[in-house]
Amino acid sequence: MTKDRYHHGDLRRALLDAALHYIEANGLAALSMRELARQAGVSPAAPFRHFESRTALLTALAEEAMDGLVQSVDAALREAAQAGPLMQFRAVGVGFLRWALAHPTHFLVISSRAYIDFEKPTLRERNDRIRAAMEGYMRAAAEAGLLRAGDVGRTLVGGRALVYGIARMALDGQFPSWGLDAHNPLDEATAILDQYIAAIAA
Amino acid sequence: MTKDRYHHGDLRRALLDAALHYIEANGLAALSMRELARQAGVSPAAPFRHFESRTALLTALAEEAMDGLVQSVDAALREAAQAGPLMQFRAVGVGFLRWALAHPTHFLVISSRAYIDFEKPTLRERNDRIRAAMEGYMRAAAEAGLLRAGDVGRTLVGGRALVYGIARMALDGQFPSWGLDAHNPLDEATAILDQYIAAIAA
DNA sequence: ACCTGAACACCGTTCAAGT
DNA sequence: ACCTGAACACCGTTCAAGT
Repeated sequence: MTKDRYHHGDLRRALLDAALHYIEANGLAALSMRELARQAGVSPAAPFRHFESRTALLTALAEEAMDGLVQSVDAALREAAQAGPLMQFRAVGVGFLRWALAHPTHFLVISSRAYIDFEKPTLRERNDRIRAAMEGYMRAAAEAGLLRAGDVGRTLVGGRALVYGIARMALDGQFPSWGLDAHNPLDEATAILDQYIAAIAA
Repeated sequence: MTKDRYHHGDLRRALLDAALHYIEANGLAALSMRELARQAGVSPAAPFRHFESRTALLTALAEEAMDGLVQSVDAALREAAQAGPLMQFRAVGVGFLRWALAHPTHFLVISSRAYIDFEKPTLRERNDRIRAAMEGYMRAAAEAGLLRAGDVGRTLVGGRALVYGIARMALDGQFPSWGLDAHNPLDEATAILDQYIAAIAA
């Protein structure tokens, strides 16, 4: 409707949306600021009014991704509010898997440290909060005698590595070659996490 | 010694070596063919006599990385030749971790599917062979009654995801924030794998 | 306040021509 | 056989100028 070439309305929003779709279709490496400008119908210089660099734009996208991750983890934790600490640890993993498999491009962006500035407090701090939550639940599970013998720190990191690795394998399309049902990857991923939980439980 | 500007001697080799060092220092995203040409003292067009594209060069680097991975896995398997199938499964993981932590840039290249052509038979086939070996050992362990109750396929993928995830976490420098000793990441990574093996064992 | 236009120093890649 | 030189169509980013 507003056909102005000047005053786009919300160029920042339009650029972020265009970036997400472009990455989804063509990958992170191919993304160009000039292409985003073209898609938004503005000059090549216009995006730099809103993002000081390509890295800044991708970091902003990563921040929005982090919003979604935090919300997904919080939602899963609310569902497990009545459960014990080991099930709350599981809930963090479930929240992560749900989010990663539902928003693969956001997951790709947030885990591509070569392209974003992960040291931004809005990323680092929220990432640390999730890590601290996982650690808290795992230590509580250990103190409650819910874990089999072993080093708690290693059980914790093993779980975190497993969840991250599953997400990567699912999104890289590796499930079929490992003989897993790729039709419902989230159910499969959750089942693998559940089997880990069962294996570490007392 | 040979100061010829023409006939470099082994430009192909020089480009691959320069690429590895450049990526180690500056990351994959920043690598440029022109920069590699400059480092080798040749014209911008010269590299394209040896690699038809940037992707082809990085794929060749990934093939050399795969050589190292296969050798590392084979060496670990030889060490475990007398052991049972569950320990042979472990050996594949140990071979992977040793290689990934000792050659982080090669690991980065081989796992960056946006930049390489993973469908090349030399990559895909050797990757599949490692996967098939892991599956064989895991199924043999199950048949020998070495595993606790559970779905074997999920135990297998869980182990593979855990090993891959540990490597990523170690190389991303995440060990300290998880309270792990980062001084000897390989020992720590192996201990986490061993705890997984212990947890899934009967 | 927000965008354009032109510029600068880069890219990957091609191709005719040189040795 | 192997490399150069020049060219083409791109980049990210800056900055003075326009509205």
